[in-house]
Amino acid sequence: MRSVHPDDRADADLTAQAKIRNAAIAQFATDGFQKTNLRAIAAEAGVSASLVIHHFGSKEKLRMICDEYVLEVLLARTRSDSSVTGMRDVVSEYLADPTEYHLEVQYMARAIAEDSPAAARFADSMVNESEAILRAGILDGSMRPSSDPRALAVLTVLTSLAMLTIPRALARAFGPDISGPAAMKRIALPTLEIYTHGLYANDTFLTAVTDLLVTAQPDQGSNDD
Amino acid sequence: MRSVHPDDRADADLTAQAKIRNAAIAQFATDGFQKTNLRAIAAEAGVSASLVIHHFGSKEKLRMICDEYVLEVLLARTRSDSSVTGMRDVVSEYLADPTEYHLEVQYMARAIAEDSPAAARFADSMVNESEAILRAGILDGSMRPSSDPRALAVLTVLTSLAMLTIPRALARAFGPDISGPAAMKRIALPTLEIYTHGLYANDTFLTAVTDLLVTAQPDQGSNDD
DNA sequence: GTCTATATAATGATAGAC
DNA sequence: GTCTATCATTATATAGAC
Repeated sequence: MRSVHPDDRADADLTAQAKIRNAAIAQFATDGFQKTNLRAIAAEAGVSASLVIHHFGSKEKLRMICDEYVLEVLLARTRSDSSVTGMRDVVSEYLADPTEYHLEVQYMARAIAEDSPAAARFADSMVNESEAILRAGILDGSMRPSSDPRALAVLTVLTSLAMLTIPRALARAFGPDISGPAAMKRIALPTLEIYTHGLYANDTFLTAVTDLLVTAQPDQGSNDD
Repeated sequence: MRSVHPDDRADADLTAQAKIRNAAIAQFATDGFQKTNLRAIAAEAGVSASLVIHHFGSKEKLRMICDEYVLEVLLARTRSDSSVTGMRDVVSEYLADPTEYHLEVQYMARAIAEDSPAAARFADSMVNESEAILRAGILDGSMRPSSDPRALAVLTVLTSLAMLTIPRALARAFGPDISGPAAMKRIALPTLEIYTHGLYANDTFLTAVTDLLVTAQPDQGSNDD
């Protein structure tokens, strides 16, 4: 399953353009767009800084190319592997096996967090596929009915992304040497427990809020910032 | 309850130092530390850029002062309002009423995401208090037992923070004009539904994973990145 | 295509007047 | 305490040689 994408980085009789793009994806994913500078990208790609500009025009255009490329890689994965139904499942699989597509998934999470040019497309893709999965699950009885499947889809995507990018400060709650992936592993079981049995032992909170919503005026579309 | 902190910004017979600090908190919270530059802070505070340095020494020291201040404001709130048991509850309350402490809570979320100097203290405070709340809830029967209360605490903090900082790209899944707070409101009910009834209608996934964990070697502390 | 050298811009920080 | 003017550094981007 490794042949889909040529991301065995640093290995390269790759074209310089590809080396630059791969280096950029790696650094954007780990350090973010702002913090990453062209010289560092060039260094990791083994070329000069100006060659980056020569090939991509600007840092911003380089980002857009990276967005396109990662989106394509993740979607290609979806198409090639019949066990994966969509990009949301890419994330689920990633949580199960963080070694594959590590970089691409992290890149996507960062792209959404930083609102990169293609962020909306990443997000739309995931939310729509998540919503489809949830609606199907609700229909076939494997998932509980929801008052708002769309919002539920956003919620599941949001929490998946959060788990992919657990901040260091939070991971340290498990101990000084616990990294992001190790923290993910530790969190996986409680997540599943909540998704299976919930957290609250009774309906007090839920009924309180739903009663409150029934009483109040429908207010869903308003914005108050 | 408004008198605790003087954050009615721009209103000011405040000292210049305070105006600068408040402006910095606002910009760090919304744009992040890296993206924010001293001139913009100075402009919003109505002073010159060099005055910022004069009072705080450096941008990094300014950040530390802001960290301290926000931490103090949030903890003071905890102490002053008996209905709030801890910083984690500040977040819960915020989700209910985003107008108060909006900035401080957002600042904290960003500080953790960006791993600011005080991020660990923000995170520790929230996780510890969350864990205490969860353990108490489990003891008194209002919450379901957990295989790992500590990890559950981290999970609840993680998801709370994620909801506080819903990326634009995800909020747009609700429509082009839905802002962060409006998206939060829409997500609140599905969250509560999951916390009450779970998502999965049966135990298939959970038992599969727990069986797997029983079979496998205890592996909790390992890191694999 | 790729490099070196350099222009240009932004930003954090300093010096010194008032 | 506060400002203006300026420096030093860093980063993106350009020009032109090879």
